[in-house]
Parts: sequence; C-alpha cells; structure tokens
Amino acid sequence: MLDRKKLERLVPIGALAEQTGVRVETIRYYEQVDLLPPPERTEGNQRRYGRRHVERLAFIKHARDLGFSVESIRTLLKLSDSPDLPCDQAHAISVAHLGDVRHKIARLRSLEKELERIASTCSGGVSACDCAIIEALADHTQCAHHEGGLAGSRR
Amino acid sequence: MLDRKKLERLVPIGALAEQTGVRVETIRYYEQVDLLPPPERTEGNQRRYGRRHVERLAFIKHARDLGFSVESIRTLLKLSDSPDLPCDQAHAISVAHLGDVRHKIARLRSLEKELERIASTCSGGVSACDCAIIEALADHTQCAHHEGGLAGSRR
DNA sequence: CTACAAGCTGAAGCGACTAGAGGTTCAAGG
DNA sequence: CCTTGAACCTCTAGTCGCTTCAGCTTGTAG
Repeated sequence: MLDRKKLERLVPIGALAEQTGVRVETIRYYEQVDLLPPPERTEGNQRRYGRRHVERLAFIKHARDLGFSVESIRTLLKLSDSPDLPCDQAHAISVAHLGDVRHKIARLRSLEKELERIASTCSGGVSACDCAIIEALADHTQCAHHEGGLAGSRR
Repeated sequence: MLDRKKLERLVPIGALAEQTGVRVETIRYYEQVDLLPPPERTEGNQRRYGRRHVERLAFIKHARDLGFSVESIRTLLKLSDSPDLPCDQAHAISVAHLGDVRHKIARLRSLEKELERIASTCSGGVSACDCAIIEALADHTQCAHHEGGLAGSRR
C-alpha cells in the first residue's frame, strides 16, 4: 500500500486544499461525513491524495458553490459512480435546486425593496429624524409583504 | 405582581405565538438569549405576556423576516429603547444589511443562470443522456464564474 | 373531579463548517 | 546526522437560529 513510487505521485492535504480552494479543515470534515473517501496514509499517518480525490473534491466544491446541500451532493456522487440510471435523478435534483434558488431570489428582491423603502425614510443625518427605521420595523402594517407568502419560508 | 385584574389582561405563550406568528419554542428561545424580556408568571410558573411584549416580539419577527441577524436586532432594540441617538446607527445597520441582500441576489442570479444551463443540457429523458449534469459538475472549466469573485462569499 | 391540552425545564440535535488545544511528522538547512 | 519549524494529526467545542425531545406540571372545559 505504501509503495514508494505511488507515494511520490500523491499530495498532502495542504496541497489538495490549495489546488481545490477547499480549506484543510473542511476536507477532513468531508472525509468524516463520508463525502470524500479516506485517502492513503504515510507511515507517519498523514493523508496523501491521488488524482481521483482531487477530481472528486473539485466536484464537491463546485456543487457546494452552486448551493447544493451535502445530502444532494452525496446522491449526485453516488449517481456519478454508477453510470447506469443517473440522468433522471440528477436532473430532478438540479431542477428542484433551481426552483429553490429562484424562490430565494424572489424573496430577497422583495426584501431589497422594503429595505430600500425603510432606509430611505431616514437619511442618517444627526437631527430631525426620530427614527423612521425603527418605527417601520415596529409597525408591520406599512410592510408590502404584510401577511403575504414570504414569512416562514426561512423555516 | 400577580394581581388578579392584571393577569386577566395578559396572554399565555400559545396566544402570543398565534398573534405574532412566532413559534412557542422560538419565543422561549428569544427570552433565553435576552431578546425578549422575561414576562410575568402565574402562581404555577407559566408565562403571561402583556401588550409591550406583543409589540416587541412583532418588531423582532418583522426584523427577522427582513433577514436581520439576532445581533443586529439586539442593537436595533436597544436603540428603540433609548430614543436619544438612534438614527445614525439604525440607518447604518439597515444600509449594511441592504448591501448584504443585494450581494446575495447577485450571487443567486449567477447561480440561477448556471443551473439553467446545466439542467437544460439534459432533459431528464431515460435514454441517450450520459449524464451532462454530472459532467458539468465535474468539469469546472465550463463554468461562467470560473475563478470569478463568487466562490468563497459563503464563508 | 377528571381528562387532556397547554405549559414548563434542560439537554441534545441540525447543517456545514470553524477554531482551538495539544501533540506528531516531514523536509530542508546547517 | 541533527535541529528547526511548518505542516500535519486527533478530538472537542463553538457558531447561528432555531427545533425536537423527554419527562414532568398546570390550567381549564365538561
């Protein structure tokens, strides 16, 4: 297992981190939660990663950047490992996630508008303002999404 | 303190939850983290809330719906309690948060585009697809925000 | 009076890491 | 060969904003 020639082609965790842009601690965490398979070790018990690991971690990183949950990624990885029935499920996951993202965008846009309204009522000058922002927060009735479909989607 | 007449005007936690749309457990949590002051209690140690509590919790709920952190809300509440120098800080918090929200929107829009691209490469049909989604995730170079400013903003 | 809904506390769990303590190993310079 | 110090190791706890659970006690309607 610890063949000298093999070890030479393998990289330590710090190099893997640099290559992929994933922090060292996060890589160890991914191993712990079975996203990344345990790599080989040196005699001194240090991790040494090969090409496969680099690719798999890049996949994970990219999917995380796209906002996929670790659970979704676990499924996507399983699918990519067994190239028999992957397409349907992968497509379903992506489409569901796209729906999620659109939902979040809509919600954030509505928040943006309300925040603009609230922040603009008070320019932040020292005087003559008593204080519209706090009033706006206290008084829900001014609010555009009052009793609308937005509240609760966070939960 | 436990005057009979007073108690009659006070509501138990369940009613407060219903009125404000905040869950019972969450209300107790807010008390625990000092967002909501401890209310009066019945002889049997149950919480009874008055008008002030309802208002304060509505404030909190509204601010949370707008995505303010509990820390920001704590500050906003302090400001609203002491109406001397509130405006500047409240304005600063709101503007900072608005910046945050806009940043998130921009990021999500870019994710939306990429997800659209990825999902559209594979219509999800059973055959003839081997699987573009998984390839797209594996191959970062196709990605629009490749090495762009997006990665890492989650941290 | 009794049943049962609603309330109570305290602790643990969630997701996805991050940070720290305290120790070991690797590789380069002398 | 030896020393130094950066990089590595494990394990534990902390983050945020709740949620859930277990195992009780209290309030109220019939």
